[in-house]
Amino acid sequence: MKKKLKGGATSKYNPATIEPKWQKKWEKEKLYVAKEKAGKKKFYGLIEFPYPSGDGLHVGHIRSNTAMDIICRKRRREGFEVLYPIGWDAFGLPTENYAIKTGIQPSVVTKKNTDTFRKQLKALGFSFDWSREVNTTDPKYYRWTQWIFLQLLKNGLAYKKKMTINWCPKDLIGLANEEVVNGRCERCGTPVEKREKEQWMLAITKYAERLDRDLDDVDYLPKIKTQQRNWIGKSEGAEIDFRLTIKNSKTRFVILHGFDGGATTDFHPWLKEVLEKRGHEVELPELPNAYHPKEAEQVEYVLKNCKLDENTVIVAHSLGAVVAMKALMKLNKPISGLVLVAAAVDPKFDKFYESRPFAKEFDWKYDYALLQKLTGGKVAVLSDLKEKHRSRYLKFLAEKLNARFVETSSVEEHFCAKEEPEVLKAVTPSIKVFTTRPDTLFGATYMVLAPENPWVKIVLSQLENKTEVEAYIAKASHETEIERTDATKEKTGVELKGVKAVNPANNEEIPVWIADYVLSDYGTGAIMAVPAHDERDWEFAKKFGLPIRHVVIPQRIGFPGELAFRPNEPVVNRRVIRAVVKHWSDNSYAVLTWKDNGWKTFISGGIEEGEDPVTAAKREIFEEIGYKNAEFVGPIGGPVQAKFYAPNKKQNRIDIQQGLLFKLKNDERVDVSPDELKIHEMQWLPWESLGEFMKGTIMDSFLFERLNSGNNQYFIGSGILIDSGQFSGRDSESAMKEITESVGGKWVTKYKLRDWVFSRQRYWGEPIPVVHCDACEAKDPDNGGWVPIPEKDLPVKLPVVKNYKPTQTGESPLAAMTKWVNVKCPVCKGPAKRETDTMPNWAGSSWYYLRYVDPKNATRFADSKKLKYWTPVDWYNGGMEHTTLHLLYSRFWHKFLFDQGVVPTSEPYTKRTSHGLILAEFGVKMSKSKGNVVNPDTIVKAVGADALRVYEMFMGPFDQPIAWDTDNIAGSRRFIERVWNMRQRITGGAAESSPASAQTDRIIHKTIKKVGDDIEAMRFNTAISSLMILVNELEKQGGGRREEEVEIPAAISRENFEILLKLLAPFAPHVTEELWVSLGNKKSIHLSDWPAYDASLAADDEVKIIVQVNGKVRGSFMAKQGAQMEDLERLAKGLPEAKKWLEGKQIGKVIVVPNRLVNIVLTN
RNA sequence: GCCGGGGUGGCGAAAUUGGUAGACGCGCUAGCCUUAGGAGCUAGUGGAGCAAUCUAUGGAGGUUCGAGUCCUCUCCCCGGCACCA
Repeated sequence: MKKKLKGGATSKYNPATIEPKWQKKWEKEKLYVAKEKAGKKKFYGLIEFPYPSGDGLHVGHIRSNTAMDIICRKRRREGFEVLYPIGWDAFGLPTENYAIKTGIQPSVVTKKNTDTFRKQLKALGFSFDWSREVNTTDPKYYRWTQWIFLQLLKNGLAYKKKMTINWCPKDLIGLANEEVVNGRCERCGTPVEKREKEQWMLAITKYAERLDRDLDDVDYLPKIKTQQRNWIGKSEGAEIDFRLTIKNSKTRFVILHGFDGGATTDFHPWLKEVLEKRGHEVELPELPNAYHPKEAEQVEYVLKNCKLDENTVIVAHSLGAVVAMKALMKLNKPISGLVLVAAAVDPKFDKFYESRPFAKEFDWKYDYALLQKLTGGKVAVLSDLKEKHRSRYLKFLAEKLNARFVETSSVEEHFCAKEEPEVLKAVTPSIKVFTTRPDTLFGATYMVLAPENPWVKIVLSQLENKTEVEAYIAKASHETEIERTDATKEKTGVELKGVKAVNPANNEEIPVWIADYVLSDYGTGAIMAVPAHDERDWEFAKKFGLPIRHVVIPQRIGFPGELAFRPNEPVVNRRVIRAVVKHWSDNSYAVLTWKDNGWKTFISGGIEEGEDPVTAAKREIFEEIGYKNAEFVGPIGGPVQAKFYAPNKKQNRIDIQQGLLFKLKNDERVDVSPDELKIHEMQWLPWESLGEFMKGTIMDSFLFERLNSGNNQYFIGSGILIDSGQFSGRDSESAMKEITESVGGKWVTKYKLRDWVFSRQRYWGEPIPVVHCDACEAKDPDNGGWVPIPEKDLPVKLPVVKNYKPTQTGESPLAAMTKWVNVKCPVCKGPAKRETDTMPNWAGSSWYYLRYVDPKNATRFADSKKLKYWTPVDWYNGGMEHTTLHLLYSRFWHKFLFDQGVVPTSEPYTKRTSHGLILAEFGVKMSKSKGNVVNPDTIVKAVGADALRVYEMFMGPFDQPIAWDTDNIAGSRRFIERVWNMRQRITGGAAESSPASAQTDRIIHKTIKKVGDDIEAMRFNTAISSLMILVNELEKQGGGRREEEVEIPAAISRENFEILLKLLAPFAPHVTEELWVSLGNKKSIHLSDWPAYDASLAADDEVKIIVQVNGKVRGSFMAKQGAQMEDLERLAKGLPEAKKWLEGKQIGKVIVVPNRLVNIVLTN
């Protein structure tokens, strides 16, 4: 043993020699190389693979890597087979920009940078499995990135589309929505512009629902889930059609009557009158041979005598429908619209018509496609509900013509309904709006379209203020994203004069505006504006003097019953509290308030005698919710009962002092000071008794607010519907779907998430493996002529170019490489051109964790058995900055691969945590330009990797951002040295049994528990502090380290020292290994078992009991764990420090908290 | 504006979830050791006071025997979202 000491730990601690020594040894012995071991439980720990920038490793990398390293080291020693891999996310702009500046090939720069990073990472002793290193820029890697792209393409999830994209004028690159932050380029901060460009897109929106829903099943930090949900932006609502009426439209109606001469024909002149009154031109031709229909003759007549052009709407009734359609096919020129009313029936559809001679005379074959084209989709089929015979046929017709199918109660309605004939409704355009609040439909007093909404262009020519509108559209299109989405700016907009929309709920005509606060790419690009119940609409309406109509009153929020019975809230942990409040005066009204979860809750006092307006109103509400026979309690002049509802499970008392509070005096509201309200008595009531208890009093605060404030504000919440036709009086939330149905709306789900812009016009990225072939496009125009490179020909390698600079036109530098670009089409062998766009750097990082599983596989992207063993990743730690982009993209790809049957799980990561940023001193961001970047190499050189690791873990809570403080590292280094120096005091054998060592045992076991628990919860700072406490304790053992008369300090037991080393090993792997081996251990400490603790030893057997008098600490004494309360009380009273305070005083009560304290309360 | 997370010594931070506020570390003070000290060791270290004691967790108020922790109001900082209908 003595010999070993000499060579090992007796010398001065010198990390510069021991750290590289062990790093080499571990690598040689393949200590951290992971192998699939059937039957052995696995653990896959992952950190985000770094982007090898020219700046070298950042201290922030070390924070995240060390944390996961600690967890992985612990897992290995708990018997898991651990995979902790590392690689390089090496495609990307900084490298390319460097190449542009210097002319050095990006691949060369990348090589140099990764070499630096590798060296730096290795110097820190992370237990990475270096044999699995991957690099996204390696053709052997990106071959499979390209392969995944081809699978996406094959499954219709990749497509090329001309679209406005976010364009960064500085980087000359298209950006995904996710890369635009506050209207600026995420990388360089330049305001982005809009550009039209053909882009490859990935249909991530098809996975929106699953990406949202599956968050339920993964263990991500709540804030990460929230951010993901936020980004996906799921919301449910209704799509509702609002018809437009165009005042000055010069539509000419041609009304073709049926040939049966039935009564409906009488309505036609009426319709003519209605239409003419609206400024339309109407033709009502008398068709010849009405009673002896001859199809050809009728058609000829119509073609000869009626003017049919693109401004014409044909309204055809019964058999006139046949003529109309035949004439139209023959004419073969577009018209403005076609309305078929109760069209006659093809005998095939109904036996009734088989016997009708007229029906047989017609040719029932139509070219439906042609008709659709000629009418531009503006076709309506109107049906009388009573028309039993025809209904099936009419539905068939509507479907064939892709027409609106309108059912009304009678034919009269079609032609001469009170507000507006159905005929007219059918041909006027209708605009879909999306709303999450269809319950407020009756309050929609105007409509707003996004300036880009296609309808604006359609109606533009017919507007009275065309120029003004055009000017506004032009202005809006020139605005940058920042200007446009600045929520604080004043609302602007322009009315479309001459156009009105019809609110389908009440058939009122409402104005139509365009305004840039409505976004064209969300929902339908059009909204119904409900100023009374939406803040933005409110602002807009106030500014432009638009009408405001309240249709929801926040009525039922006010009383506890409503809260108690709100259907969506879990019932657990609710209590009702009864408080008896002293009545402060006669004929006044006690109201208590408190706030919880944003609900203002008011609780009534009693009810006064007589039917004052408030009491009457109260009774009304009370009865409305079903307490018909309820009795009001609360006697005059006596105590008033107030009811409380406590939804917060943590809350054990209700604060009612502050509540208040007003009283009513002569029907006027008078504020009351809290002093007037005295709590008399409070008691708990169980939840079950709520119903019974509720019967007492109920009142509604908002009743007063309504009485007092009037309609002077908007209200966003839900409540009771008013002024909403048949829905008035209903609960707004429950009526939503019914209102939607009543106007023919559809319940839909919308997402903020947009498809992923996957093209980059840059050099340093994965080439998109497709070619464009004109010949193939001619043959099959649907896929745009894009032909995938056959999988066997992958990878499409990135060629070496001379100039890396992107072009101003937005084309990749690859486009200039004609030799590379011009290829043979893999399908037809004709001439074709390669796609010159490359993939964004999110591509390679979306699946790298899968490649780690089988990084060298040349035939598949990973072996399925290996995938089955290792995936999913058990624990993934990374930065918060990647929670919306990288995390979402990789979840999307993973789900897609799961659907393809390639990976075994639908989610890639079981658990996701995040580390806080490391900032420079004074809390600012570390950056080269500020010159405050901390170089890890310098630190390692100065104090060693172990000290750096310990410092980074000790510096503060792992998930919080923290400023770097070089001075503090000294403490970590000192701590390690103290452990090092302890080595000289180790005795050979097990701990001797002495009082001191029994005490030490407890600390040892406590520390084992604490360190283990803290690592799991990522509380590394407190784990280290408990290790420091242990070291302090061991040093003290045997009477302290330094005693005047004793030269050699007292011994520390080897057993305890080894446990310390074992616990410290994940944090400081090198020094612990050195000391461990110096003790004669043959096997690495990192292969040793994780220490177990004895729960009974981890708890104290003796506890300090605090003695308080009147809540002030006066002393303490030691007592056995679990001592009797009476004994504690007796001991406390006998304590001299306490006695002093008790003399001559009367003891009121004594509170004894077992194992903690005794509080003696005096009465005087 | 909305949604999260915070505010505790000179500094980084702990606090078993309502029970001794400031663990652990940095820094600082005094002493020891030393040729030396940007090393090590010992003791001390929230503030006021000689002391007993009082007073302290952004601020104000409250509940409680007892509050950093619960309640009400309010101020500030950080992160996310931001005209998403």
